[in-house]
Amino acid sequence: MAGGRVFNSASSGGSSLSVLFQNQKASCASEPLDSLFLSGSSPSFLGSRSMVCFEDVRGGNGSNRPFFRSYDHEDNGDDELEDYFHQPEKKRRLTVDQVQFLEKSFEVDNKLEPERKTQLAKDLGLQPRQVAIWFQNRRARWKTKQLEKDYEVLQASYDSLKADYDNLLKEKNELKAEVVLLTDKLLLRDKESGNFELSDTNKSEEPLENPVAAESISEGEVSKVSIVGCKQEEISSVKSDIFDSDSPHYTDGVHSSLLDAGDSSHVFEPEQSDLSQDEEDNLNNSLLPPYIFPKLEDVDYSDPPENSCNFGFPVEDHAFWSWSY
DNA sequence: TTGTGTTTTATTGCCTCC
DNA sequence: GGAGGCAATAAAACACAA
Repeated sequence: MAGGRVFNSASSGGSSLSVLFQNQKASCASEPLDSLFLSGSSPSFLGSRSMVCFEDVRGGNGSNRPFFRSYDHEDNGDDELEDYFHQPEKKRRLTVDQVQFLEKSFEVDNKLEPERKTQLAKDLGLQPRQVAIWFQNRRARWKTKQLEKDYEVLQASYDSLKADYDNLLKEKNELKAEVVLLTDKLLLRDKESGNFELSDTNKSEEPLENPVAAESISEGEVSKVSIVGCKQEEISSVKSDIFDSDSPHYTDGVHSSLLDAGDSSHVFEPEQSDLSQDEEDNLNNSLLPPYIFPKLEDVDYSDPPENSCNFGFPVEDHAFWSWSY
């Protein structure tokens, strides 16, 4: 017995035999649900108490099986019948109509006030306790369904995020490979031009070369190209973009696919770099010719020039967005 | 018919609220 | 302290394949 709760389930089936047989045929027939639900004053289930009804619970046609499985032969003796009703109450299912009635009531409100419980019990011919239990179990089923729905939504969201993440990871690896390729080309070109070692003092006087522009032409044409478009800070920004290529502002033709990789609104945890920050700095400082990349403090970002290669964003902004590689 | 898995009805114990 | 809600669980009822 639940703490303090008083419920005698057997009492609900404590009807006399005469009542049982009176109700057996007359009250177990189905009636249109809507009329039952709307009538209110008509206790349509009154007398069809599930505890005492022998009607078949499936469809109410009574042709398949009796309500009480253990009492399905009319030729049982009186002793056997008496024995049955001295046994504790067995579980029995509500009729289809009763369940539909309860379902409609549940749709209106899944909580059960005492008055409504009493009225429902009266209308359905059930014990108020049975109505309360039905609502309780129904709420539990509803909650389970809701959890399943929530899980499906979360699963779909996770799958989408995972796909985005995988795409970005792939993009990142491609960009890393591209960076290596470009630096190799720069080194090679510097060796060929005998320009490998240049001091900081003459870097502003030397002709500047844009590695990205150089990449856009064939290998054989590199020596013929005179690059005049970009100032030092522009090249610096190119460098910055190469190493911070996940910047949301990065829109050149090569990397624009970053912006196409699914919903960019998703936020990812920055992945741990394969290299430490020191290693990355060393890589930047050792592999790339120093004259191409001036110190940040030497660059004026206050008024970016038209057609600037830094896309109008100072390098510091890129640092905000950058992931470590 | 029987074994097995699922659904439904009901109980129990704990918790919160008034 | 009683009423009622909820989670966990038992057990009957049911569905279905072999």
